[in-house]
Amino acid sequence: MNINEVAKAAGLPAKTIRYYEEIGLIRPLRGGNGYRAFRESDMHKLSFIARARGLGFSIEECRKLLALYDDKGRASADVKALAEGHLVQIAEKIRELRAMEATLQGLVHACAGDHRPDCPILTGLADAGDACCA
Amino acid sequence: MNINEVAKAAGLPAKTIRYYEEIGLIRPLRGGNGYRAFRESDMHKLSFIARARGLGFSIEECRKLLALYDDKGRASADVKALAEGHLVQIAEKIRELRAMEATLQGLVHACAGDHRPDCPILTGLADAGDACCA
DNA sequence: GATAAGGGTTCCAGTCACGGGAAGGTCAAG
DNA sequence: CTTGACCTTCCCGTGACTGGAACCCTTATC
Repeated sequence: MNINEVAKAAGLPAKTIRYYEEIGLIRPLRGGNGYRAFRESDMHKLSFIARARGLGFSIEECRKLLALYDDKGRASADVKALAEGHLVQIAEKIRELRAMEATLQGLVHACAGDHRPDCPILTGLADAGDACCA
Repeated sequence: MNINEVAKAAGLPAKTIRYYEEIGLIRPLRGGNGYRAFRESDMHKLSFIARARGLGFSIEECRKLLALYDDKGRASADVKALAEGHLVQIAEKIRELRAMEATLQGLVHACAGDHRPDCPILTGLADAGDACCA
């Protein structure tokens, strides 16, 4: 399979696939013409990576997941630990975003949003902790 | 004021402040020795930026907010529009993260996490849409 | 055989918002 | 006069790509 075929199949841009090869996530073969020749196993790995990335795993986490995937003697506990660590990161990000959202919603709610210049959002940013109400 | 003073006062690393000058967010004066000389107004802007960044605004959004802050004839509607646009982005990110969290939690929940190699997390990533249950 | 379209390849630069660290000038104290 | 803390600029690195240039390969058509 050529790169655009796998790209469509895995739902990844060809550029991204070349990048994944460059950093050693996959190692497709090469044809006599210099083209990358992807095997089924390469395709599976790419789909695997695409889904892991879709769940927010970093490239390095994907690398570890792929290693575990390849290691038939792995302990599922190792995989679970990785996933749970990532879940903690996700939860943390959500908390941060919700805090931002709450603060900003408070400011937005206090703002008339008309032609006048008085703006609690700006004063809130300028004065900190004040003019906010969330 | 020298850079480390404002850094402490604004809660930003000195490196970041130099970067903000480089991209034109602030324009501190210079002393005869070449040192940056920050006025009160520079400090206020830095605090303003620090808070806006803390609410997740991008640098370019901060630039716009600063311009509105400086423009005494602004309409608060413009500020509100900017903030509301950002709120939409935040909400979107939260939705994405919650979706990831739900999917991953389903996989993690299904995984025994012991010494055995069988792992629904890995098969879930490999097979897509299967072995998941969230 | 020429040519054009549509693959593929490499390499280089840019993104965003900084951070690390080197090499060197400046300032206040002892 | 030296020490050490501060300041300066400059350049490289981060993560995970993306865009584009310049060039090679294949296939079909004229």
